[in-house]
Amino acid sequence: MNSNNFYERVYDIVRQIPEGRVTSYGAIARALGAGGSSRMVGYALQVCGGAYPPVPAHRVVNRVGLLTGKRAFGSPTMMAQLLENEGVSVTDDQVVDFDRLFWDPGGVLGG
DNA sequence: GTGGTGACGTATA
DNA sequence: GTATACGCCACCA
Repeated sequence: MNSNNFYERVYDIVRQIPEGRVTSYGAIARALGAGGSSRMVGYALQVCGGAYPPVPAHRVVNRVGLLTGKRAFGSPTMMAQLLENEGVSVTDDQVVDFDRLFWDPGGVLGG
C-alpha cells in the first residue's frame, strides 16, 4: 500500500473530496486515525506539491471554513480562486455555506 | 537524541 | 461570547 506514509494517508483522503465540496483538517485527521493530530494534516498538505496525483488541498480548510493555507499556493488568493472555479463561493478568505459544502471523509470511507 | 515549529481543535477562565 | 492556554505528533535543525 502506498498509504504507508503519513503524508500519503492525508493525500489519499483529500483526493477523495468531490468537486465543489470542502472538508476540515480535523475530519481528515479523524478519518486517518490521527484524531487530535489535525495539525499534521495541514502540514502534509503544505508539502503536497511533490505528491502525485496532485492533491486538491484548496478543498481543505479549517473547521470554520477559513482558507488558512492559502499562502501555500504561491498566491494569497489562488486558493480562493480554485474554489470559486469549482463553484465554491469564498468571501474574505472564508468559504460560503461551509456547513452545506462540508464533506465528511469518514462518511464515505466508512461505507 | 533533543528542541522548536505548525494550512488545527478542544478545554478552560 | 471573547480571550487565553494546552495538546497533539510528524518534520526539520
